[in-house]
This record gives sequence, C-alpha cells and structure tokens, in this order.
Amino acid sequence: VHVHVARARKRQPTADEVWARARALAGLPLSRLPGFGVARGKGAVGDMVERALGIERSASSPDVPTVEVKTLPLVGLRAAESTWVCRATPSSLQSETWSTSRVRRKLARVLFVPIDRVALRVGTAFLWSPTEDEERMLRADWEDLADLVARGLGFAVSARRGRALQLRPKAPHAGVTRAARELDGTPYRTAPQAFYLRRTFVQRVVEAALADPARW
Amino acid sequence: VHVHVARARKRQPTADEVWARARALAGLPLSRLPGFGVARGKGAVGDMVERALGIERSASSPDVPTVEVKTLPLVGLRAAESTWVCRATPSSLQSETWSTSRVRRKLARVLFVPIDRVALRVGTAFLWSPTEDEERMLRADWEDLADLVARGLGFAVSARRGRALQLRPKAPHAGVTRAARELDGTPYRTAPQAFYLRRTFVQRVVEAALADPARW
DNA sequence: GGGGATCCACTGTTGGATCCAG
DNA sequence: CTGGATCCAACAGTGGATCCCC
Repeated sequence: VHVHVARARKRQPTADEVWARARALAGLPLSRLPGFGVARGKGAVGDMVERALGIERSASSPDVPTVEVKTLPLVGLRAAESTWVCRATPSSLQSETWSTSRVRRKLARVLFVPIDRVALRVGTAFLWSPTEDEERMLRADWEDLADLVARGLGFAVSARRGRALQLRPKAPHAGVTRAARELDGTPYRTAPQAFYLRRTFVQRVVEAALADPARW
Repeated sequence: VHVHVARARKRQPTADEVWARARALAGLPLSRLPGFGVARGKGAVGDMVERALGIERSASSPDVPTVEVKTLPLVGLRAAESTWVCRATPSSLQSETWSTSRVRRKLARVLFVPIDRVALRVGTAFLWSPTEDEERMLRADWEDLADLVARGLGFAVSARRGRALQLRPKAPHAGVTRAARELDGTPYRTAPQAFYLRRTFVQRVVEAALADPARW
C-alpha cells in the first residue's frame, strides 16, 4: 500500500538559534556559503543565507515565527538597494488595517544580514525593530498606499509616493497581470505590486545601527 | 532593451479543423502519435491526442471554444473507465446553477476519441451532446451533488451517489487539502473532488453512437 | 467492478531579491 | 540615482486521466 507521508520538514530554528548562527557568519566570504555556485538569480545570496541559518523555505510561512531575515547589500557604508517587504494585493489590503497588516508584522522584528558587495563577504548581523518615529512614517505611508491599492488605484501609484515605504512592480516581467475585484465585486486585472522599504530608509537603519554598537 | 513578448501561442484550431483531424487519426497506432515515448503518466494518451489535434494546452482555457475533447478508453466495446469532467470546488459551486455550470458547458459538445486498449490504436472519433434524457439525469445528479459540495458536505459524499455523474477525489494523493469557506465565511479545509461521468453512463454513450452510424 | 487513490506535465504564484536605462 | 523591469527556484494548482485494492 502506498501511504502518503507529508515530507518531514526540519523543525524551524528558534529566533535565538538564528541569531547565533547569523553572528557566526560575520566575515565569511560569500563563496563559502552553502549553495554557492548552485543558487542563481537575484535572490541567490538571500537563499544561501537562509540555508546557512537553517531556515527551510516554504511557501506561505514566515521565516521564523517572530523574526524576518533580510539581506542588506552594502557598498561601503551605503545601503545599495531598497528592500522588498511583501506583496500588495487589492484583496488582502481590503481587509487589513495597519495593526493587522502583513507589512507591520513582517517589519516588527527584522534580522538584517549585511552583505559587503565590494569584499563579497557576509557582515555582522543586527536586529532591527522600528522606532516610534519610524513606525509613524511607515504607518502613514502604508495607510495612504494600502487605501489606494484596496480601491483598485494601485496602477496609478508611482514609486515616488511614500517616504519610508514605496509601491513598486513585482513580477517576472511587465506583461504579467492578476485578477482582482473592485470593492463592489467588479473584476479587473492589475499588474502585481509590492511594498518596499525605500533605499534611503534602509540607509537610516544602517546608520542608526552603526551608532549604537550595543546592538551589534 | 528587453521587451517581453507573450509567447506566441498558436491559434487554437476551429471545431471543424479538430473534427477533421480527429477523423484522420482513426486506426493510427498509439505509437505513431506525436510525443509517444515522451509523454508519461496517466494522461499521456490524452496529451498526445491533443497534440495530434493541434490543441495547445494552457491553464484556464477550454480546449476549443465550443468542443471538449476526451479520450474514451475501450476494451472491445466496453468503456473501460469513468470520465473526468471538472473540479467540484465549494466556492465555484456556491455561485453556479445548472444552466451556468461548468459541467453543463463542458458536456454540451464533446468530441470522444476512442482508444482501443487492446490493439493500442486510436478509434473513430464521434461527437456527443446529451440527449434530453441524458441531460435530465445529469442535471438531477449535478443539482444534488453541487448543493452538497457548496454547503461544505462534499467530504461526506461517496462515489456511489449519482446515476450519471459522480463525485470522486482528484488530487496527487490523499493527503492534499484545500482551503474553503462555509457559506457564512467560516474557513475549513477539504480534500479536492471532481465530477466524473460514471463508467456505465459512458457505456450508454458508446452504445448509442454505435447504433447511429450517421454520427460516425 | 468500481470507489478511492494516485501519476505526470505544465503553468502560475510566491519568496528571495537585483538590474539598468534614462 | 532610482523607478520600473526583471531573474531564479521551489512549490502549489490544473488539466490530462488511469491504477489497484477491497
């Protein structure tokens, strides 16, 4: 008899274990990360770091219950890129408030793993949670952007909007669209978008971390 | 510049073209179908026949606007199997009536391509639409089964129910479940099910076709 | 015999992000 | 410099059905 057994997923490590492992990666050349030479594409470093931390990727589950792991590409002390947060779909945003939002949950505790893009090494990981000031900015941007997306106006929003958060396309290519429904049920198609932390916002986070060595 | 160009899909053939090609396949050994030795699994013959008819498979589109192509495995003059019709999901059935149902649309015009499982050859294709009698049976079964599924009671329905249509599991394995919602919005998980034409019903169709050579 | 379980290919979606023209 | 476009892997979902104990 064939009996299906769900593939045994390794237990996800605890937040403390992830923290300890991330700190142990400091200084490691990227070439020594597990999967180097195998992982490809723009997310290759992110995938390798997650593997090094013992995190099994699986659709629709947070990295670790209470910690979101993000690589943070640096060129010198400059944050090189904006940071992807999560998808911005009309349907989910129609039923979210800031307090219940995925953006807020994901950003509540982030373990940033700096990546030195010049030396090609992993940097010293640090934990970040939004300060009161930062949370106010994020909330204001989210409430503005989420409202527009929820009302089916996402297509009209440019990445220029928002000080901390921005809305940008997120798809394999510009031809992709997804089915969505107006609040009144009318169906339409829209290009997938996502919330990103602006590069300048990430830069502030880097500088605050450097200024507070107690955190690293 | 990279510009995305949707992969040029070949124009789907018209119903007449499909009919002509299907008739031309009569007598062909399965080993001569395109993709023989490449296509594998339980749907291999179905896939090869569709290729031979020039039908490009793509998710979420009917085979040909107004014709549904189905292989019909025969052992002698005996229909060997039941025939899959379409998924039976609570959410879609909550908003369907018999007139608007996918079951009715799919079965409105079916091009059956018999497959001789003894001689391993393609048989003579024939078109089928439900007679008034058959449609009454299908409708009665559908209204009974769809109502149960829509109300979240699909799990309690066995394949014994229904004279023409039956409800059976449809999944890679018995461990698969899908998210669904009660009529009142309460979420639950349920094993995927699908509508099938009973083998005995398919047998009637075969016999009727044999008795009416005008149709082939 | 047939009800319940299962098999394969292909595409769509998601999570990881970085690329690059203007 | 950065807004808009894109890259890859892995997994889930769909459409094509048949398999195989009881």
